[in-house]
Amino acid sequence: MDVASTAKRRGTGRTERGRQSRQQLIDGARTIFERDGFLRARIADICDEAQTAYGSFYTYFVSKEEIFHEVVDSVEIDLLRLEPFPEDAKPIERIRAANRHYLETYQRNAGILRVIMQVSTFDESVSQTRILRQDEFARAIERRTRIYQEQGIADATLDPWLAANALGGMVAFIAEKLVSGDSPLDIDDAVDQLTKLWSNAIQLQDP
Amino acid sequence: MDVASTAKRRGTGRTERGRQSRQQLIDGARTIFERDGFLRARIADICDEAQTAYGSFYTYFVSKEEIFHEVVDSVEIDLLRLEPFPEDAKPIERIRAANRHYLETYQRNAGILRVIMQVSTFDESVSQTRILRQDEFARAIERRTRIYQEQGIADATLDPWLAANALGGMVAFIAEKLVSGDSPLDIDDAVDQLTKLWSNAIQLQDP
Amino acid sequence: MDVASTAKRRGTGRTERGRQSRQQLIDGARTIFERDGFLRARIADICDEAQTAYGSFYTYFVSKEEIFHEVVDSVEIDLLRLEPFPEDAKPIERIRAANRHYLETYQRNAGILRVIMQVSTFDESVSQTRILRQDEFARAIERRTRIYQEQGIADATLDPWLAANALGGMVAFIAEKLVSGDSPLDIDDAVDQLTKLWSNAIQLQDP
Amino acid sequence: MDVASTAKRRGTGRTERGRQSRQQLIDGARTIFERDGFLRARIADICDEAQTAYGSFYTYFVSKEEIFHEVVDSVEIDLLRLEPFPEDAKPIERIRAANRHYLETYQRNAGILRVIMQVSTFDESVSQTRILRQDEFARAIERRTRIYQEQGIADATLDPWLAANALGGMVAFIAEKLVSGDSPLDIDDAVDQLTKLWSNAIQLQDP
DNA sequence: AATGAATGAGTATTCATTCAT
DNA sequence: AATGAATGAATACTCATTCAT
Repeated sequence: MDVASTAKRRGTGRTERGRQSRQQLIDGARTIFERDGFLRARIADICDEAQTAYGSFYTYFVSKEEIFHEVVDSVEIDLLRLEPFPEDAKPIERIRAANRHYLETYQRNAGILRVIMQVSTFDESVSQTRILRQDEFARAIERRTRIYQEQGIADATLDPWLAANALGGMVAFIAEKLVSGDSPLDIDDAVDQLTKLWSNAIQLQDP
Repeated sequence: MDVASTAKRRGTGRTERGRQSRQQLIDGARTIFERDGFLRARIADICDEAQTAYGSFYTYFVSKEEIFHEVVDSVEIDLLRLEPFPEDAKPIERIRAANRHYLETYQRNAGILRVIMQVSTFDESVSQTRILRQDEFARAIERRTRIYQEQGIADATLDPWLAANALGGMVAFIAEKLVSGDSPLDIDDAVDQLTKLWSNAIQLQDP
Repeated sequence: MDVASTAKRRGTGRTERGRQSRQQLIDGARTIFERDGFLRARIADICDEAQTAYGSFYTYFVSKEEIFHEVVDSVEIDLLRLEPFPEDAKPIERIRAANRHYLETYQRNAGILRVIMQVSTFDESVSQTRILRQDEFARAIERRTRIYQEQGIADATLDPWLAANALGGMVAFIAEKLVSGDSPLDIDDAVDQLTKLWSNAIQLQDP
Repeated sequence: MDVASTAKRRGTGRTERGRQSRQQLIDGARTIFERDGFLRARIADICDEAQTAYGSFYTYFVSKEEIFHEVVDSVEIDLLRLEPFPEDAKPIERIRAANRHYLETYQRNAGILRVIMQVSTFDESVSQTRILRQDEFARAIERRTRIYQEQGIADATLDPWLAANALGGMVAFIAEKLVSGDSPLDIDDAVDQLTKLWSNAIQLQDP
């Protein structure tokens, strides 16, 4: 164990108690971040929420940023669910399922997603991560779109990258609208409509 | 008790010199906000940029928030340009023009738009303004879409509100992609593709 | 006219207009001082009140302190009125008259007196002036008391200085009580009672 | 929404060290307040005096005002000492004792009393507290005076409230004179004279 | 003399991070 | 590992006073 590696080593919870404190802090941080946003969140409040001594925070994390990353990592936000489908599923059903999955996941994680949005406005690395997440969704769409174009069941004149990003952005935008209560439609209708718009947009044919 | 008499006297630009200083400050603030973001922007830097004494800032503005609002107001960001079209213009040309206008305006104001985005993550009033701006775009699309549906040249089964917001969100998303340099397409191709996606999505017929 | 003498020369109102502005500022200052106290009073508010341009203040006064002194000087606060009495007036009537005069004058000038009190807590020169004013009252009492003692109509074992200051302090204290509305007695009864206490205290005999 | 959890965490002296720091700050604040007055006192100076880091101030107090209140509370200024006397003590001895106690206590606490006076000129709550303190003294005198009147050993034509306040004010005034070194008499003579004036004033008879 | 803008020193307050026990 | 106190850099804001027209 060299010096360099110990320099920033923090308790990683090797003991049971340690693991517990660490987890309490992550949970508390998520609560506080969602309540106050990253900027207004104070370490002291996180510790209060976690029922942890003030100083213990730094036993486990080097900074507010670090715990934020941990919180983000701890949240399983998989906005993507195109793949685990049977290969012979009808394309439109895949799209519908993906849309529903996206909207539901977004809704379930709206709190932390907003904080991520906030932090991404001044933290380059979070911004990158956020973009990557959406890109992943877009890339999956892009792959599928190419396949449909090759199969001749989608508009071949569309640029797959742009189509994927545009449609992904469309779904993301509506997801936010639903969460903020600004939508007159409920989630089911939104899924229907998005699916229709989407399949129209790429002129998807029933194979 | 005369409250007004207690109110702080502020330079309102009674003099030419005053108007100038005020404007310099607004311009300087915009520069600094775009360079550092709202959070990292310091009043001192704004004054340096504006070639103004520190104290002069408070001759014109009560706070960093206030000057930010002024900056936002001073920026003419009209993302919308659907209406000034001749009534008999072909629908697809209207859509194309709107898309181009949106992308170009977004690009031209990308710097301040990012700051607005940042501030809207913790300032409710800015958040509202931001949403209103996008809503305005969406409502215009919604109106148009209804007309097309009534004319029988657009898919009547689409919900106009959702279609408008979804398509508006799609354009907004691509606008951001273009600005951040993540797009393999240039703005002209993006306009083309978005227009195609859009007209496909609502199944727009050439009348 | 040498440099030294012009260094701090300020407009003294040699023209009619100048005299007027100067007077407006003094009047405005008194109003603002009485309303807000010296500490919270702002030059800007004084100028507003005086209907005078902001910068004009320094045409006439070098500082907030200076105008305060002018205000104090402009107010005729003569808490003393023992002398102008006919030499053969009955002693108790002199005391009664002095008490009444003190209470009435105090009441009439309560506003500025409070400000003077405030300033005297951090400005030595004002403190001195304030003390001098009360001392003047006390010295007059002291003189009278000595006379009464020499005439054999007052307790000769009393120290005239202490008696004078104690009785003067007594009147001053009640004056403040009357002004602040904490007294159950009205001014007439207060005069009566103070006069009685006073003449009792020095065991004044009707000559 | 749990407001308490958002409240700033403050050192409440859970540790011995904490208690100590807090006390050092209060002591240091008193020293600085007495030296510079409330207005000129700077937090930094208080911390220097208390041998404490700048930030530690805010571990214990929210503001300069708050620590001032603490300082005032921590000072045991009991200007009153009429009651603990044996019920059969001679009235004049009670008065003498009270006078002596007042003058001595005032002298001992002259420094902070001046600061209290200063703050009371712009802080209503301190002003109230200050008045209450003097009122307590006056009310005690008032009670006693009534008793003497009922016993027929004091002038029955005096208003007890006014007499009490007038005599209390008299003592307070002399106390200040003694402290400021403006008195030609020493404290013992002052006590004698005040006692004589007082008993004369209410025409106290030896029972 | 009038006007109103320019100047900048002075300070309270926050809170992430470090440290001693 | 836990605890809670100590630390101090960073900065917005006030307003008396000066200055240019």
